[in-house]
Amino acid sequence: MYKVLVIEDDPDILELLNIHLSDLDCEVSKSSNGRIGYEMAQSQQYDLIVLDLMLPEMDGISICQKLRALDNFTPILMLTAKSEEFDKVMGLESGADDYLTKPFGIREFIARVKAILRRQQRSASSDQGKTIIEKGDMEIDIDMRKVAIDGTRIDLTPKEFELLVLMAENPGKSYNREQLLSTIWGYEFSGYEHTVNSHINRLRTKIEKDVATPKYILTSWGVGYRFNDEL
Amino acid sequence: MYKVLVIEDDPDILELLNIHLSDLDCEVSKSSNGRIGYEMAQSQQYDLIVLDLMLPEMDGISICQKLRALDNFTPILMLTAKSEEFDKVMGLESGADDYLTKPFGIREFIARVKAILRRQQRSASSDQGKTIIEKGDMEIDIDMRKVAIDGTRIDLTPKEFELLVLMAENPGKSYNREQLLSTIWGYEFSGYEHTVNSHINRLRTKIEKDVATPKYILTSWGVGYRFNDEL
DNA sequence: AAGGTTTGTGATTCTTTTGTGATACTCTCT
DNA sequence: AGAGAGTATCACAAAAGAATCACAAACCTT
Repeated sequence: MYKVLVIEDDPDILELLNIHLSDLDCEVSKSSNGRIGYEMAQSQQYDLIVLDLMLPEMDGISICQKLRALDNFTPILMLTAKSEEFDKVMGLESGADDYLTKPFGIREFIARVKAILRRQQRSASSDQGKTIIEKGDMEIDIDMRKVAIDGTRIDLTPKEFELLVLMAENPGKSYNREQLLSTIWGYEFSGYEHTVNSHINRLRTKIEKDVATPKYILTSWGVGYRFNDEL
Repeated sequence: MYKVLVIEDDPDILELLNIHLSDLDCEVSKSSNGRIGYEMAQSQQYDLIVLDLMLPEMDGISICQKLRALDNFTPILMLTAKSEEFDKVMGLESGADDYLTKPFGIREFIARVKAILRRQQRSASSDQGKTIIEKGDMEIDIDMRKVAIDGTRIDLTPKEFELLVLMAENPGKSYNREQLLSTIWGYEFSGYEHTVNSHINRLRTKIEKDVATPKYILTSWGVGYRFNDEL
């Protein structure tokens, strides 16, 4: 059970992150105020701090720098808005371990969090940081962003890859189009659900031998799609 | 005992939600006027606010925004009519936690409410939302939308799945056709009751070994159907 | 800025689901 | 056993949902 501190002033995003961190089996502490968040970070040992750049009373960079100055090396994931002209150098110099530009897809966020926590290598329990998924004759290397069937490599576009990984990580679970959109495209996406159809279609033409009778990505009629769990 | 505030101007829907929220062990407060509802929301701490979009005197979005502006983070479930051109972004930005498009099935409504309340509760108690139902050799995973008998997966259509889950959640309880229709099809459905027969029939052919002597879905003669509670 | 790739969406076709009429079957009661 | 009400079953047309395709806009790289 990891302890995560989220400092973010947008209540919607705060709640969104809370939900998904909880799903990752994290104990989540929240603050929507920079100064208070900073004090929380000091008073307790967390495994990860998710930090928004723009915050009331005390900004993310300052919090980052101050913590580091006090020899607090808790991993920090920085969130920045595109408009905020945040660059990697600034982030690294302030002491953040990673950063994400808003708006981000939730899967992306989850991936970063997992990566950071894995990097911590707190070898307590059986770490689920498995970066390679094998299903039937398909092999997915998440870190390398590589997919192979029967050993031959398949080139996927980013969205196709994300779709495949998300579903392959939970074989048998049916995802509806809304879930897929909000997880992969991001909470801000406001397009048509049938966009998903097209992507699934393109993904299938690449990975399925016979697109009409798919082996990996199955259709849950009236619901959405799922990865075949009987492989 | 959760406290729920429902702000909805259609008296029929208000009553319907009242009934089902009461079933969920909720103490329900009601208002059919936006401004009054807003004042109620302010004056007392609720666990959930169910909020219609179109309301007299003050619309749902405004209520949502004002509450959030006042640091009131009570979970809000927004109800919208299909015609009202409500999109996800607007809902999330106004501060709602979830939303439902009218007309909705009651089961859908109940599911959302449960999800929101569970989310609230997750940190406190260890109530792992039991999403799996096991009855005899049948296993239903509601979250995954998966039904299996003796380990083999059975593909059900949406209506079939809903029927099965509803009844399996209350084994032994007899549901009449009207209840099934209004719960699953929604309050606006105006068809024949014998539609249910067909669906039960199709469901049975999929899950029963011998349709003539059903093991899971039993007929309550003169009443309706029930899930076998002797498994 | 050019050239290629990825992506979202409209339009069309195709498939599954669903509601209903018709008909056969069961149960209950007399 | 027969009548009558309640169920089961089946076929089929309509509705809903998916697959497919083409194309233009957005997005990279160079």
